[in-house]
Amino acid sequence: MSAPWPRIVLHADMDAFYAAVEQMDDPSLRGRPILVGSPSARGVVLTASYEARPYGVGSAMPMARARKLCPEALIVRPRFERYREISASVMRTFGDFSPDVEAISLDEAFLDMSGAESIFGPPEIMGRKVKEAVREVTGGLKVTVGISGTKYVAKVASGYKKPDGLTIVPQTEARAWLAPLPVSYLWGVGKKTEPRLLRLGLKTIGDVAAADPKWLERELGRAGAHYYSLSQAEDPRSVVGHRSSKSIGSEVTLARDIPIGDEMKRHLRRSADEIGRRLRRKHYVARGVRVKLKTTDFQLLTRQHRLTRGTDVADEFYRIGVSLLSEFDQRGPFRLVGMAAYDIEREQEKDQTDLFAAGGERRRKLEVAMDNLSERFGAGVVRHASDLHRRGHSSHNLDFLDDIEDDDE
DNA sequence: TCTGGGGTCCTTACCCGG
DNA sequence: TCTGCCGGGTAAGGACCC
Repeated sequence: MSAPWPRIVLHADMDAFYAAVEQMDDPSLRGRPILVGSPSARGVVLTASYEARPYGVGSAMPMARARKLCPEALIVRPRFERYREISASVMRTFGDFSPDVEAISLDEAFLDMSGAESIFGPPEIMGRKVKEAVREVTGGLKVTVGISGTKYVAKVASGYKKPDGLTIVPQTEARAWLAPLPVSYLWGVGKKTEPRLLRLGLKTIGDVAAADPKWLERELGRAGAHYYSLSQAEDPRSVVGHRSSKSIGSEVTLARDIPIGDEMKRHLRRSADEIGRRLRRKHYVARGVRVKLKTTDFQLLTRQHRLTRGTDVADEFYRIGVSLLSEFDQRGPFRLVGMAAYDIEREQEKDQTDLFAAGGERRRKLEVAMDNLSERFGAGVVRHASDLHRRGHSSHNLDFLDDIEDDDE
């Protein structure tokens, strides 16, 4: 009955994922409005349960406002470890349906289902089977699925009918299906670009599809050409299995704004340690360090420095971070301080003896040892020992740590 | 209402060497 | 030697996404 499907792309999106996990793990939260996020003054809502959404609360809303809109909501701190664990089992389940699974985030993925009709049946049946499998493996979590011939349309389709939905848009109908939707549904159009499009007289995706592509490109640059292809339901991007990350960062919004100084350096130290640990765990090295500060009026300022060789040593990130602080024109106060390692690549083979300079190699071993110890005894104890060591207060030195092998794999 | 933390990608400016 | 131009690499910022 249905037209042939040269490509089948399935987009799966877990419904109110963090909130749903909390409600599953704690029965007393079921059926109640809950907000997952930090209760601190400057926190935002990560996920609102469906019971809370009629009050007008949603993701990215400041927690203070959400509490006013929905005072009876319970606020639950996020437990990312738990979300990661469930996400991993959901992704493994997706892997039973397709060899090409592209995880977009903890709660979203694309599956390339092209040619799988003979195994799972037509798209609609595929969708039902995926939903059923997710419910089974998670113990009841619901997922919304969109299926079409391109990533873009599959993604829009999954957003069409939200909790527990299944929307199928055959490629031949995709253009007409997109046409009445507002331009904000175009991928890459946010709160800055939408008003620009409206000023150009473009309200719906159909308006973009009917416009002259040359004119769009003149008005909007390369993005114009991009929006035009999306409006035609054309999207050549394929589902790619394993994407390696290009940067790893760590940042905090402070409870109280601070100027550049010792307190800020302590935050940089924490970020540097965190980044180093994550790089080492993944066997990555970084070739650049970036420091990020946000002013009280939300201006984001960055300073970066490129390294001559890749490293995963937190101490080096910290030293460079501190020296970058002196390159900011403003002295503060700032509401956010963060650091990122960029130009990340897989660590080269260990036989390159000069990969780490003499002092650096010892330092690196020490940090790897700290990683192992904190896994065994908890991060707090080890951080204290590491601080003492750094300040030279340690009664006997920590050379024994050199003997601990880097055996994490 | 008062705006997180993790990222990606793109644009623009600038420097430098040829 | 000076100047213009070009292209590559890097830095900074901005928009966007989940």
